[in-house]
Amino acid sequence: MRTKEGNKEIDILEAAIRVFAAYGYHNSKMHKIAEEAGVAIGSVYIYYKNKETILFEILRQVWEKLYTQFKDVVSRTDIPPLDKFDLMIDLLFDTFNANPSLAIVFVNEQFQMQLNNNNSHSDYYDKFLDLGENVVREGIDLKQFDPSLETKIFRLFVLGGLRQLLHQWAQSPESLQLNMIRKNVKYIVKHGLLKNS
Amino acid sequence: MRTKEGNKEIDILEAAIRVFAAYGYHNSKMHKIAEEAGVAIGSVYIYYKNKETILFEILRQVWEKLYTQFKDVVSRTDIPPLDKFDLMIDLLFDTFNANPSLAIVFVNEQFQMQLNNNNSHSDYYDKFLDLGENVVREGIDLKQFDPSLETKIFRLFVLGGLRQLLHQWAQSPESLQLNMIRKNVKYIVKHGLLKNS
Amino acid sequence: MRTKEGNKEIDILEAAIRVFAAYGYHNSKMHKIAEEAGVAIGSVYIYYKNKETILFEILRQVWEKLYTQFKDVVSRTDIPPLDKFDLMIDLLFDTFNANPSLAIVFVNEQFQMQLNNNNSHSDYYDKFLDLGENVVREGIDLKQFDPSLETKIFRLFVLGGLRQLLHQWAQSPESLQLNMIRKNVKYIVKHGLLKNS
Amino acid sequence: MRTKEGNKEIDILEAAIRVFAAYGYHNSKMHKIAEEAGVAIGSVYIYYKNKETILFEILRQVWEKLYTQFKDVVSRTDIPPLDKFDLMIDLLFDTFNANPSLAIVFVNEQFQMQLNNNNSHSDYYDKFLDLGENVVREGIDLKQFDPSLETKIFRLFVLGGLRQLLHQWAQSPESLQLNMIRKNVKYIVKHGLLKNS
DNA sequence: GATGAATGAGTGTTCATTCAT
DNA sequence: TATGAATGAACACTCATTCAT
Repeated sequence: MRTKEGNKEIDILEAAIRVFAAYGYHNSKMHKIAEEAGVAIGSVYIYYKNKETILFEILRQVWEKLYTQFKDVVSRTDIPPLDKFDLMIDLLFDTFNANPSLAIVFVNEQFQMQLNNNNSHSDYYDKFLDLGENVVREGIDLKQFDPSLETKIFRLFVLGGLRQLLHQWAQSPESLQLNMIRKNVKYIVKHGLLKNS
Repeated sequence: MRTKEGNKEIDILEAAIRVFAAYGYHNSKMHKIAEEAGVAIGSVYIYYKNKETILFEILRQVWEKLYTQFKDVVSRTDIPPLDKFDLMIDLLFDTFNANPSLAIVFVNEQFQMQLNNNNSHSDYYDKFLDLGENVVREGIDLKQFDPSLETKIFRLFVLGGLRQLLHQWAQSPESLQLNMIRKNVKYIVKHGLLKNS
Repeated sequence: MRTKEGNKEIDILEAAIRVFAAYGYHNSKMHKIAEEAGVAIGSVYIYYKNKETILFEILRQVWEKLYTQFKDVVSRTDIPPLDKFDLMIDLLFDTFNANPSLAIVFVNEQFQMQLNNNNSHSDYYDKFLDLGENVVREGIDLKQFDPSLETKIFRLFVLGGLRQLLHQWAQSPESLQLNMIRKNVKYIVKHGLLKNS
Repeated sequence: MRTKEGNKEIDILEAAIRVFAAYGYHNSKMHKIAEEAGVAIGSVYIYYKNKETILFEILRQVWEKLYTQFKDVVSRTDIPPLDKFDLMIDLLFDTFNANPSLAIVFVNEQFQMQLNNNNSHSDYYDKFLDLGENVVREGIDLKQFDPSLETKIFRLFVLGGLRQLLHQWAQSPESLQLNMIRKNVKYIVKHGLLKNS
């Protein structure tokens, strides 16, 4: 048996994240991924059925991690819904803090994914949005959030805003301080633009 | 005035918008665009240098239109900055209301574009963001907006939120009422999540 | 429009026959076929969907031609069944006389074809065998052929014998005189091995 | 004596026969053969240099067995040439009776083999045909067979006929009774199609 | 300008074979 | 011997682009 030290399966996935982030999925070549992972092209196909599968697996892992964490937050009863939002935002940025490339892939390729009806992801995406909706509903029920808000719209708006900030930060981390982003997003979500009177 | 009759240049662009929206840029075939436009494949290359150019031109026209309209709004002195936001949001949705496919292309392909350093678009994108920033600054200067807001972050957040809503609406227009979107976005931007006390 | 003189569709098919005959289907490369046909590789795919389609079309044309001719012979009422056999054997060798490569492809790839259940060919093959069976039955009914013969076996045996001779002749035409083959086959089919007493 | 237990070399060969018969040589994967044989892929290469070698060995063993048996028959002096034919036909079908898959491989891959000039097989093939020729010559010398027969043609014709019947029988054993095949082939070879008057 | 047949560089994927353990 | 993860040459097929008519 020929076995190198290290875990090829993970090496390949991490290489793919870097390559997808740098060139975009469609401009990424399998040979480049193999080269970046330090394996032969054939080895890539031992661990992943094809190019699409690699992208799916990357996104799946992110969704899974985020979803699990978010679900824990949402189900807590010891904190008010507003604090849940703060926690969720923190979790989001923590996830990508160690891996900006992953953020870029996640943000760039998510929509493309939904063009094709690869349901496994839509599932996560939908469930993810539902979690956000739950928090908003809870806040409204507790008379803390404004009841005139359409929860479906709010959750999309916040998700999109975070996405854009994530992308900008991942693209040029020096242009945005993560802490500033967190602070501001939390503030906007709560109070909007207007000065508190 | 755009007349469809006999104007191949426009026919091709409109066909490309539909095809790009349906399949995504990378999965769109030049032959499909030609077919959709009712012209021969060779004719496409008379009016546009290559596939990328078509996408550029689509996005450029959108940016140009939006930028021009937004500039007018921003430069107005007869309305407060908050109303300017309302106007800008209305302009945005009006632009895409007549052409959901255009919204999909705009939202989906914008990031991909920025991966390559095609400066012409970054230009528009940046100038566009600057317009938003101007309004925020103005509001802060007038002591109407919260001064602790990072304008760079705010503008990205709102842009992203609108993008996501635009995408969802364009993808399944029946799921979201445009009027509800407008109303809610305006509200969120102003007041955030919290119930006005 | 760029059009060379000549018919590319036919050029490609004829090139494929030569290449398939020389290397066998599975060892034939699409680039080789294109080169042999004097066209670019992409042109091959304009006229034929894929490699398999080329082989199908080659075999289909042979079957069609043979079947049509054989059907005419079988339906004739002016000659006895034995003469029909003579005619069919002549037709068979005439078909391949001008194109030994075609004979090689036909003989070599026919079985492979039947491994996969590509019914369009099985159809021709079966109908073809049925024609032979018809003649045998007719001969038996007219009390000219031996009634103890299993028609299904006889037709397969003769088909196989002709196949083998065809192959040998196509492979090294100098080793076998076509006329000798015809004469001998006709004789064997009629009288078998034994000396007429 | 072949014992299956623990004899990987034979296990692999028998597995290869099944796989080649089912998919054809070119569509058979080495991994599938290893799996079918219950050994690791690496082990296959301990016993056989490569894929081609396996096929060669299969065919060689068949040829060797048939050749040895046929040689014995041909050299006998106690029976007339016609009975030798009967015996040879019986031997042929006996050989494959226990292993239809082997018949399919033998029949399907023999020609392909001859495309490449792998002399070892041509040798057997030629010597095999020569044996048949000897019998025909002997019959002619004894004034039992028709002297106008071209022996080279006759032997190819009969070989081909048997091949085709063998193939059909191996492919769907229920469609043809082996005994009927034997009886009919013997009859055709002797008397041909015509009714004995 | 308009056409569409022709081009061929480029790429995802396969699979026979190897070799460190 | 035996293993099976690893290799990489090879190939079918695509599709943006060209250009003779």
